[in-house]
Amino acid sequence: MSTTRVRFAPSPTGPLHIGGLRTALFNYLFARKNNGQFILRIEDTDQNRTLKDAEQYIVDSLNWIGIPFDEGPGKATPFGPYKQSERKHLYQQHAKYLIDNGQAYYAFDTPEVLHQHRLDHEKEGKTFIYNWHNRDKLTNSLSLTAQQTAQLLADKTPYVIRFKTPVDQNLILNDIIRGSIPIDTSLLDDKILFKSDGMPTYHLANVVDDHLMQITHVIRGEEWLPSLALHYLLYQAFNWDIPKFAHLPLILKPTGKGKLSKRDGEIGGFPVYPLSWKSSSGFKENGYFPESVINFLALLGWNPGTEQEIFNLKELETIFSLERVNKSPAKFDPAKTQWFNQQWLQRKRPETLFEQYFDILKNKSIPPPLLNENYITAVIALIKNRAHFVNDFWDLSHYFFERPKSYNPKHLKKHWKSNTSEILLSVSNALTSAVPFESNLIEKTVKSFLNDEEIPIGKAMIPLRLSLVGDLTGPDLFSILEILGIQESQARIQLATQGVPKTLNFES
RNA sequence: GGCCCGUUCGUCUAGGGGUUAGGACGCCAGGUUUUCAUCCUGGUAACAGGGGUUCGAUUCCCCUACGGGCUACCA
Repeated sequence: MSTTRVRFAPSPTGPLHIGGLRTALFNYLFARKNNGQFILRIEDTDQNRTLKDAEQYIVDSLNWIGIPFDEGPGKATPFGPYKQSERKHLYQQHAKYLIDNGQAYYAFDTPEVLHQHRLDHEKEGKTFIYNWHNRDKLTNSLSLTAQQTAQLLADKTPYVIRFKTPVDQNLILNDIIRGSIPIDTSLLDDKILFKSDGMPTYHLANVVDDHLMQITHVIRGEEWLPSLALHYLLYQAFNWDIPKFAHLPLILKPTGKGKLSKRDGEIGGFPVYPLSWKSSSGFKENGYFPESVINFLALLGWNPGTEQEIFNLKELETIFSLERVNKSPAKFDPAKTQWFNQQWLQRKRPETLFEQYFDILKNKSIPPPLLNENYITAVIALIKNRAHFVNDFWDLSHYFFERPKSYNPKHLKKHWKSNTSEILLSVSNALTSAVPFESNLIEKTVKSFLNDEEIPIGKAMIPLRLSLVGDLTGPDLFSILEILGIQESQARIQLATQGVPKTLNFES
């Protein structure tokens, strides 16, 4: 039995988007599940659309989510090179082979002439198809004499090579996800295999490379389903074994119609690329963990058949199967994607999140003594479970790094009475006897003090939170006191008792 | 227009000839909490329509509708 070999074959015409990344992931998972190889092949046969930075972007993206390829550009492995632009001679040979066998032909029709044919047909509500029914009437090596063709070739007339699609063949295509699909080849057109610029089209390059690289399973997007028949025919023409095919369902816009696009992300305020690309920030920059991206990508069009939803890569590598991939397209759901990140955030230890938060904090003006690992880690431990992203940390914990700039006026008005300052100062004083200054002891101390003084707990705790945080939000107040420390806590109480009564205009 | 693929709660989906059609996200309510959030509990909500086949169809078949893809010297 031959080794499973799959490939991810993007064209470097722009950044990878969610759909492409998922195709890569499914290929990777399938390879790992079957102890096979995962190959990256760069399909840069369109010279006009190839972007210089895109190839690196693709590699960087795969690295970021952590799905390394076994073979690909830059790796000294036996089936290279892995960039199609470096394999031109191979496609030439194979195109030549098809011509010599009468399964392909030279065509000299100019793009302008073809375009005019299309226009004419469109006017009548028809579609122009270049195939058996009209190829005799067009300008190609089947309609011309051998001498005419030779002359045109000798004159360096631009030409393309077209596949001579057979008539009246009933093909049964097979797809792992969709089952069998019957096709009548008479409906197909004579696709261009080789362009006049000396480059192959996708169809030729793809089939040749998949064969030469001994690909056993072609896992790609559903947009390729219509060309599957051509690819079958090509394999037959070369007399090659046909690999297994699996066409993945498309990923659609969250709302409305059509495929997910960059624009949707801009409108909806969510990323569609793994990493930033020009002005668009990616999942990474938006604070997503690679784990969450892998997790939500895996569940977009696939499910394990159980009710488990949280998976890491290793687990996916053991349970993934193409048979459980859905047929129908899926809308991308930004809200659920955020939920996945929240789930993964909760599974991480504060220590491992320190660095990321530190990167955010060092760009703010924070007193240097507070920028230490123990302090920051303690803060993270306290506020982590209220966050979806590391990027949420600042909003949830800024008061650990700066004194309140203001006190929420709505809550102030309701909760700050004329005797509040007095209560707070007495509490502040009571704090001194909490040694060590640790949350459990602080709680005990404060509560017994309030109890002794017969002060209702809310009368003290709510204004206390206001003085320390500036608002009525945040985690357990005694834990906040502990982290802030007694000096800072008392200082903030002092400030509040001085500042707040003035703004509220108490008579006392 | 032609060809192809698809259609279960708003979304992602499980299921599959006889089920109270299950889960998750979101949303709503209650509980916990000195606050907010987390968390817990509960609730809302679906088999596109019409014909068959069948004792019985959401499940199988056909048609229609709708959605999507392809229809380039793009991939």
